[in-house]
Amino acid sequence: MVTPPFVPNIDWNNQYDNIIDNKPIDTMTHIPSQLSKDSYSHSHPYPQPHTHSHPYDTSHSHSHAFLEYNYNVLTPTGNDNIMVQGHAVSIEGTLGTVTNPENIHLALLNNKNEDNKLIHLDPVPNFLDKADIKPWLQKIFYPQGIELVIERSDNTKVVFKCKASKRGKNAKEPMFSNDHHEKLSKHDHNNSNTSEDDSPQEDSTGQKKEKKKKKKRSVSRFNVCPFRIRATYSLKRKKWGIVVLNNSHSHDLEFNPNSEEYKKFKDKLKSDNDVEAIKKFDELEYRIRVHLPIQNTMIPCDCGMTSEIQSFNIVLPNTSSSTTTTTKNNLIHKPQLKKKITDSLLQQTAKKKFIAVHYNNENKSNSNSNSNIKQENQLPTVSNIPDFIDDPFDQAKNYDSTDNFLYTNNSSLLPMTLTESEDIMDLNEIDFTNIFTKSFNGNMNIQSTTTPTTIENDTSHGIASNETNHNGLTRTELDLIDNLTPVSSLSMFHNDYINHTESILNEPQSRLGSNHTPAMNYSSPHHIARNVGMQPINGSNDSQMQHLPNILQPNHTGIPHKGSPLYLNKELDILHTTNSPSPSVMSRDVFDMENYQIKNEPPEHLPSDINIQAHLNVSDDPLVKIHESDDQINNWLSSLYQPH
Amino acid sequence: MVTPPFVPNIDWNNQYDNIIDNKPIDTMTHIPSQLSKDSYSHSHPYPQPHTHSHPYDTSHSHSHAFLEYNYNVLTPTGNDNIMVQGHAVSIEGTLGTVTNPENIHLALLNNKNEDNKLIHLDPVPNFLDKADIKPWLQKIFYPQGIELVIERSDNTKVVFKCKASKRGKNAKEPMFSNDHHEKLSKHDHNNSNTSEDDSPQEDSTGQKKEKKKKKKRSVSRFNVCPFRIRATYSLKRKKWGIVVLNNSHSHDLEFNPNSEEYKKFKDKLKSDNDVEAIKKFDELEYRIRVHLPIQNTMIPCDCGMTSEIQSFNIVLPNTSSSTTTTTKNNLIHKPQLKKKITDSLLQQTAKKKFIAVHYNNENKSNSNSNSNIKQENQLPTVSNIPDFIDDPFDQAKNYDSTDNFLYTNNSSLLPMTLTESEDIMDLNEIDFTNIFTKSFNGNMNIQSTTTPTTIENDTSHGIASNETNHNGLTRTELDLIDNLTPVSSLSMFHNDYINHTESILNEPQSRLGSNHTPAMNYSSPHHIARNVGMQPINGSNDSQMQHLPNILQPNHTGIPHKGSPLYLNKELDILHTTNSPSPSVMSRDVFDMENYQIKNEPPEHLPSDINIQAHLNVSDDPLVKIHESDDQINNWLSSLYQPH
DNA sequence: TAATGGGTGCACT
DNA sequence: AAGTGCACCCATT
Ligand SMILES: [Zn+2]
Ligand SMILES: [Zn+2]
Repeated sequence: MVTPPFVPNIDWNNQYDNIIDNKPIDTMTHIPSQLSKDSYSHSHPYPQPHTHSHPYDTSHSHSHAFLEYNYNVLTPTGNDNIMVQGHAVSIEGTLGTVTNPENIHLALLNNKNEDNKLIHLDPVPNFLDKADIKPWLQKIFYPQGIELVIERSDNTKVVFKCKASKRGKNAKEPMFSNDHHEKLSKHDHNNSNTSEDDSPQEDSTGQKKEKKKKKKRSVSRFNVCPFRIRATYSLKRKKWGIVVLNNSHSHDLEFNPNSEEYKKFKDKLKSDNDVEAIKKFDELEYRIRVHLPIQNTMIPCDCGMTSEIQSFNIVLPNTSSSTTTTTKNNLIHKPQLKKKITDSLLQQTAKKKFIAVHYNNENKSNSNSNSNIKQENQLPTVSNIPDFIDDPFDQAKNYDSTDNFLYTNNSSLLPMTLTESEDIMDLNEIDFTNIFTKSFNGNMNIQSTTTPTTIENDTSHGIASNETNHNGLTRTELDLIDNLTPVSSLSMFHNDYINHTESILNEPQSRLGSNHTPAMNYSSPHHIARNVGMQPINGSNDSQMQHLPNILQPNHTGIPHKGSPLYLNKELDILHTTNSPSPSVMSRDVFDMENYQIKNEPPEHLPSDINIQAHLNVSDDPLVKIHESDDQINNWLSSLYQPH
Repeated sequence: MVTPPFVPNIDWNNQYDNIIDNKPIDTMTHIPSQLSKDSYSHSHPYPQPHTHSHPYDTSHSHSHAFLEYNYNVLTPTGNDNIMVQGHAVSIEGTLGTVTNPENIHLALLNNKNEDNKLIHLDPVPNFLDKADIKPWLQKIFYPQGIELVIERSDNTKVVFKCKASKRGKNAKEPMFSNDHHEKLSKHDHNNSNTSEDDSPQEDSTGQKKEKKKKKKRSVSRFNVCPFRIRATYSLKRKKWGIVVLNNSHSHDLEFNPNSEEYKKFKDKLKSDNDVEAIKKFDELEYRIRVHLPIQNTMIPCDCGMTSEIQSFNIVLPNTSSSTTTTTKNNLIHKPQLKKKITDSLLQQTAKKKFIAVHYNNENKSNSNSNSNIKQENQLPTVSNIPDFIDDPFDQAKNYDSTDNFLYTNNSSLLPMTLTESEDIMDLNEIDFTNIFTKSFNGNMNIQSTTTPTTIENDTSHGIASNETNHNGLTRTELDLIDNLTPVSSLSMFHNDYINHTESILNEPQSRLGSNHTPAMNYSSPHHIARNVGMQPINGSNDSQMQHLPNILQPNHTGIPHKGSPLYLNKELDILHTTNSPSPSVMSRDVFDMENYQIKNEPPEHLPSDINIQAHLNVSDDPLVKIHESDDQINNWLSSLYQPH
């Protein structure tokens, strides 16, 4: 709609030289602006096309962003090397973490927010209009599978949160006719009071004595995701600061290029002539369409042996994970490493909540060639549904073991046990064949995109608009919110496990366990990994390997490669800037398809899974339907390349 | 802000000739437009200054509103006679009630909404821009003590609700550290299932069988008032229809002329040159300032003996009232009528929930001279806080007698009993000296307005902006929402009684009981009643009568009486249209001050009340502070008139 | 389709 | 990590 003449060529892949490794700096470190490659501040003189230009921002100077936070966690990268050195990303300061926007995926993975750590983005452009903040953040967080909307804004503050999911179409009948409802939230996570929060706790101070934070209720019973990004304008420094406030989600992360918000975002990029960003997102869309790894979710390995790492599809919870399950649906192939290995890995960074075990297939100088795996029947993340109705920001919840039961009748709930320090996955089935190092990564649910002619009839389309629930809340859970009896409401704070339990039947490939901090995961049933140096994963009964032929040779587009720092991978050729959904425009240099193979997982569940699924009424799980569309895409790919 | 050239001279005091008394009409009755005196449709050609003109409204014709609803309840009035004949206002059809906007106060009083009856407004102007609907409704509902805001709107619909109260500034410390919270809402009020809603009720139909309404959660934990007004544009009829959806409130009704919304409304009236409306609201403001009766809340008596009725300050709940209280704080003077009289009165109209016993001091041909009483320590209405968090629209709540307890500790709650058909007030203290008839009326909380120079330092100002709670929710109640234990949460659905209990200490003059449908009440500590034919109420220990001398002779303004139908009372002279808060501009003809007396109630509580108040921590009750400002006003009045 | 009901983005207050 | 007024939007019937 709006066609501002300003072109914010934000390039969050720029390399910043002002990175300090593992050295907390308590003093404000002002990096000369020349070191910052922030294209925003290099943009054209700002015409302030919007109506909400900051009143205090009287200067149109081209000042650059500074590094002004205490650097406790750093991802040292050279301009041509974004490899993460060591485990610095997991080292955090008391005030939080500062991360370069280009490495936001690392910070998000390693700063799971059970302790409300902040993630400061730095550098940040000198936004002259707060309306420019959202597009800039969208460039960063769309590839992370996070679609941002503004929760609140004024002249000095913009608060972003996850966009609410499309709600389901058919509201199911409430199971219980009673209307009792209950909320359970914990507070006092900022004081050291370890007493039982559920007890009335009438201490000697009497009423209205202690100074505690007021609990708040979410404005929507549906959108309960606590994830927030806050942009605040500092009058002193006359610059915007951006902080990730609650780095956890109540839902799976997914990048949906069909969303209206994303289309508007793309339209704005076009109207701004942000060619490089357009190309980048075209590439992102294509990668998602053909189930290629998404670069912004790649984490370079720091072991110097990445060439041997082939693929990744496993995320391990650390010992602080508070979830477990009675069901075993692990389709991960050839478990070879046991939990002891996991524990040894977990020892290395105390703050880690997830460890993405991936196999890198080659050791290019940058991370774009990191392989990725689209997974079928992937395990969902353990949703962080903090208090269901109240206080989605409260991360310090205590789970009463006496409340570890869920309704097992028609409400699609299973009794589950809560065990601290229990891994959610059966480690006996994890394939650690090629593990000799560890690195972080996340998985992302990808809503399959088909060609425009097939989208409307695609089953995945119906999923997205029909039965998809609000930010991780299933219809059953919403029914529980409405109808839970006083007795049953005792288990309300375990609804995130409901989510997990249902989804576990459909995504057995990978499990994300943690303190309600899901990593990204892929919903695609196909595992695509570069086979350069890749050791073939010995398929289990339910895995099928499909080796792509070398037929796929996408045409080069006529758009010249600009060598812009916008590219994550300098080796990537550019995609043309059209919206063509066809992957035929993909540059061969970009994707190097002959080095990928598609590993197709069958959608069938194990017999035991089927039983549980029937019990849980998860037949309409959207992820199941996504498989169909993925199969369509796979068929399309197969017809293109004519394997066999 | 906006200065539309269009002048919607809505005069909701116009008399419509097309009133059909007590005759349900099932066929659409199209009244010739000439009969409608809707000034909206008589306005200037509409320039459509707004951006949201209805797309379907292609004609700019001056068509007039029609009476198109089934008339089941009518308030037959002649142009010079707005007396309500009989009790027709309480006769309702199955589809609801249709009321002339000028008689909205009658419909609101008599259509309390325990059964979700609709109140259709008719006639309604042919709004050519939906932006004109809100000002039109504001003209109607501001005098009713209802400040409307838009909840939702689009081209064919505008939904209004009560504006959220200003929330308290200092969030009190939560009493209980636990976070359990509970909701109780009833549904199935549209089916005849009388079984216990609180039981799990797993009937033979199994889950997801019965077609019931989904319970909803309020979008805000603060603004839980269920009152709604829905304006919908009919494409077929090409006209707007306006319906009151939930005629009940979770809070006391009050007209606050200091609110920003009201100021904007007044500004719009001025920018529209709506002189008559400006004068009317100036009059309304003045009447509130000097505690004169508010005309739009007057209900003409149908007994033909209104001249003997002196004043009113008592509202009786009928037998269906579900509230009672263990505290007795009735400051009503000289109780003479007992409950039997109340019952006999209640027999007359089965639908009545409140009966306002008032004393008319003279029998003028219209109702403007109805006296009114500003009350000190007035009892609040029994708030309709339907489910506290959930489903503010659910009116069919069942109260479990086993849950009839409230926290009695520092949370300012008292154990209360719930008894159906129990009157909330102690009838022994009601003064029925001059009762020989019944009529309806409501009381309205009036936020005292002082002169602009004193507002900032007025204690009542601090109340309004600091400790005033959201739509009837006290801070204590909000704390309860946040901190109620599972055990204590059993009583969450009685929080409206908390409200009542706390307020009863401060407003003992009148009590409004009903099924959570508060009538308007006055928070002023002064009783002002015309003493024409008025028998002095024998003051009890805590009441002090102050007889006004005849000194008060406000100057006439230079504004000529236009004889406009905008006046409720043709005998009223006009007030000038300035915003001067001084009552000196008041016309003598309008107020006839020598016939009024001010009855000043002491703000002190009875000893028993003091004890209860200390127990309940109601020292910061806003109404208490309002008394101070009212005392200031009274002092000002006393200095003017120099009594004694 | 028209009518009705509701979620939510987001800036105002 | 404001609450909410309001409109844009979607859903069901
Ligand atoms: Zn989220
Ligand atoms: Zn209300």
